[in-house]
Amino acid sequence: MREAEIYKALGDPLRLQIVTRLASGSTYTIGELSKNLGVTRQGARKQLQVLVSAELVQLIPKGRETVVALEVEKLTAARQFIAQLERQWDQRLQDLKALLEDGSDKP
Amino acid sequence: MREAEIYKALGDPLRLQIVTRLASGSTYTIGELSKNLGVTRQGARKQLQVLVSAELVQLIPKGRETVVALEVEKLTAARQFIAQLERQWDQRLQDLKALLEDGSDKP
DNA sequence: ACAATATGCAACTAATTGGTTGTATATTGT
DNA sequence: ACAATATACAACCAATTAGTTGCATATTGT
Repeated sequence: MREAEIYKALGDPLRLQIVTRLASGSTYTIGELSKNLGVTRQGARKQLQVLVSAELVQLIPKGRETVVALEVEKLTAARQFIAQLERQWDQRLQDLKALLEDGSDKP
Repeated sequence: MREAEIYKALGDPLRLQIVTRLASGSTYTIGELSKNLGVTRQGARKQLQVLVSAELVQLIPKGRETVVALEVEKLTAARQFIAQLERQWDQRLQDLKALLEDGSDKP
């Protein structure tokens, strides 16, 4: 179940906060992003690498600094996968209901 | 960022497979669910406990066996949180665009 | 009553993870 | 040219995790 990787990437408080910042804030470089996270810059950088491996963010070197960019398509894919689970679950409930009604549509 | 817990729960191949089965299949008891997962029953049970702690599944003892039930509301919450991130990201892009257009709505 | 079944609980191990510190390298502004 | 800045890379550490084996306990069907 390779789809797990993206949830694993999101499944850490620090990383989720980073992603949240990237989605809503105007933070750009690694240095800026690493501020006020309660960990050292190297600590933040390490988590950033996890997000890169999961292809949730991209690092773009620009001169002496590096710009961090969110890859929103991955978020979309993660959301859609969950949506599909929900749909399957709904279907199962409907099937069960139909079974209880014994195939007929008695009111 | 306490929201991370649910993604962490989903962020393991075995656990995600369990959730997928619960959503789509007709597996019910712990024993049934543990079959064909490539791990021992106790191994599966341990992962099941993680899902219970994240309130993604519920265990309902029934006689000598235990029924495993998916709590779909948690999935919904997880999906909605991601959807919100996507929306924020969209908004940010729009703001940026507006800024580039210098505030006016020149065609 | 008793054998089979379904589960629970605990100890142990190997691997992974989240974080640190310390050092080296490249880029920029004056 | 050089000091300041932004980042990279590696070694190390404690905690967590994913899985195992082994044993105990409760429930059910005949």
